[in-house]
Amino acid sequence: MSARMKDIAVDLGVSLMTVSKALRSHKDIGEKTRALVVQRARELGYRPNWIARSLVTQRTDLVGLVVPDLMHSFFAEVVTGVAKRLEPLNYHVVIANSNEDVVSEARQVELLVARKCDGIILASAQPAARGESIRILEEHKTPYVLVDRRPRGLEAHYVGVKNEEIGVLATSHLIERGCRRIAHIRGPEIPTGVGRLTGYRSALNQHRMKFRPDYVVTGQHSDAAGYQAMRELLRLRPLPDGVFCYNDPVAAGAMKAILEVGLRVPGDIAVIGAGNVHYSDLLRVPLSTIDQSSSLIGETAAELLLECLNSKNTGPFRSVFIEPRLIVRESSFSG
Amino acid sequence: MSARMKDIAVDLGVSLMTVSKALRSHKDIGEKTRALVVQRARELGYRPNWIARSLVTQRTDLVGLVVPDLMHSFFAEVVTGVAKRLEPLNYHVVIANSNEDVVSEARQVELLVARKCDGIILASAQPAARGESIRILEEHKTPYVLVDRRPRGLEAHYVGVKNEEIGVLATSHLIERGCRRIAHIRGPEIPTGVGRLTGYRSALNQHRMKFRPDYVVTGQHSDAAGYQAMRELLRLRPLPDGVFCYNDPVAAGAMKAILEVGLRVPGDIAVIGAGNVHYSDLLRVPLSTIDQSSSLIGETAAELLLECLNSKNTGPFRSVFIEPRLIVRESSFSG
DNA sequence: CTGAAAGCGCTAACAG
DNA sequence: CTGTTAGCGCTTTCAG
Repeated sequence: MSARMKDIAVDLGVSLMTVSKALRSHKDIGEKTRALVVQRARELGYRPNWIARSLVTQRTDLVGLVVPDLMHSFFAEVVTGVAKRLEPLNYHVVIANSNEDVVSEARQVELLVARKCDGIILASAQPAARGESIRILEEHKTPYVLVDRRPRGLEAHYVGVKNEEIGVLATSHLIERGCRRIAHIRGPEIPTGVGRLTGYRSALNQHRMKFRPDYVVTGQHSDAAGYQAMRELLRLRPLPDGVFCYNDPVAAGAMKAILEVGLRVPGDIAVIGAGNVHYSDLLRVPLSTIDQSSSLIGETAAELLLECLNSKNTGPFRSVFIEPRLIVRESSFSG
Repeated sequence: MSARMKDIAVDLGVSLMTVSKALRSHKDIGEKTRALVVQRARELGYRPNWIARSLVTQRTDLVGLVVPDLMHSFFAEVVTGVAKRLEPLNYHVVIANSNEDVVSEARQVELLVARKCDGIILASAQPAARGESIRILEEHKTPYVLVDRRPRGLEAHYVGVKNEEIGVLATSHLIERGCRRIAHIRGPEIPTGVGRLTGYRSALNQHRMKFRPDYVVTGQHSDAAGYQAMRELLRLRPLPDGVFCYNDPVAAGAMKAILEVGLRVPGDIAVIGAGNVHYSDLLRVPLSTIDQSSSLIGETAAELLLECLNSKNTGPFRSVFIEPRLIVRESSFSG
């Protein structure tokens, strides 16, 4: 067992309180007493017991972060952003993986709440409003910020991106670049996926292009799924000459499928993704994408959460939308 | 404030202990009493206060995980592996980013120790044996497992990969494939980097090929660094016809540099990386690499740590080396 | 400026 | 089977 305050106290023949105060540089401790205490503490290798402190102060300096998939580099970036903002303040981030599963998400939230995390940042796998996980958070009045995915119709702090605008931006770009038959590999039935699909449709509309249902195929999150989805699209006639993909991994998978059958990107089919994951410009064909500042999303979420933690009065719910930005690379360049 | 055991107890007119035991299904509580308690607990939305429990049980079910860079997908995979192994046991992972900086690493370890993490998994940025971070861990007798990077000469539990063998495997492959002038973009002065360099040299030796110092250039970890390093190599005459890169991101950056000047991969210069990050086969030219089962490294580290936690007697230090495996893709294929 | 008392929410050890 | 007594290591009053 490591040294406790008590040890320092008896060692120095002062009271426990003196030590406690000295260590936190409480104002009413004499300079020399403080110096003594601090030195002895160092000698004994004393570190405050955060658990004991938390029990009385009612704060743990722990922030829970629930994500559907850490391997997806979007979330890895969000985590990094959150950590970057929080670490200087001595907060720590507890990560929990929900594996895109609602039940496991609720379980994780429950555990994080039991641990008395000061707040929670949640990228929910929950499609509908107020799933179990949200219920638990509300019940315990644990401050939380939603990230990326916002369950429909839920009033809460939120940081994300304008998904519909992503769809519009990407699709319009393909159109302006000259594509006439634009397909979409869509994401799952969560707001992120739905929003991007909506944007895709409205861009087509704006440009008076007809919407062909068979040009929309479901691809989920991963490159493997994108690959499969693209193979379906490749069976269609006439072949699409442009594809807007739900996200970058999906787009990477799609490109793989296209190149594999001997077609060219962008010559035969232009491709655009979304997310601007860090390796996008290292892909077979550097990938055009919509940047959504993943790491900034994390930082902003942390910022919002900090505001919740530092003000008693729960202000109005705030939503921050990071502005998406078109990034043109080779996969959609030139004719 | 949420419900406490005491609330349930007075509510039901039983003692606090009965509640405590009932909730943990301690054997000597009557079935019906237990049912009552459990039901009331659910009604009140009771969740045990883990902090209070930890204070007395002396365990937090928290495992600290210190990595140099979360964005690097190798570490993201390690984190995932660790979490995967630990979550079913209700452990949580606290992540801490050291940003490849020794001072910040020590600070993080110190905080994690103060939080009373049951154990710590550390991918150290420390080049020399027993840096500050290790000292703190030893001082507090916090069980720990080193991952990926092992400070020289340090006796400790360790999970990693045979770096020298990676170097041999990769370099030999290039040689057998017909390369005569093999360069190496090396990593930093940590065991991982040094080991791979050593492997590179001994493979050259085995094949009676001369070692040219100017063919070894330093690239650090990132694709940006790999890009820069490759540009240096491209100024050399004669041009290398093969490059073994410290890791996949570096290799991806190197390929970018090569393609940019109009040379072909592997036609003019073959490239091989290490790490088999998940997007390797989606790159411009699908990247040959040495697989090191990143996620398995995480799982194994978690496994080792669990063994430390579950057995009082600290057994002998164990080192697990994941066997590296050559993966040939297009970047080093054919002549 | 320093210290004594009380308690955060829970559990271990033992007594009824 | 149930309850009582202590106490985990620290901080927050409030009195010296």
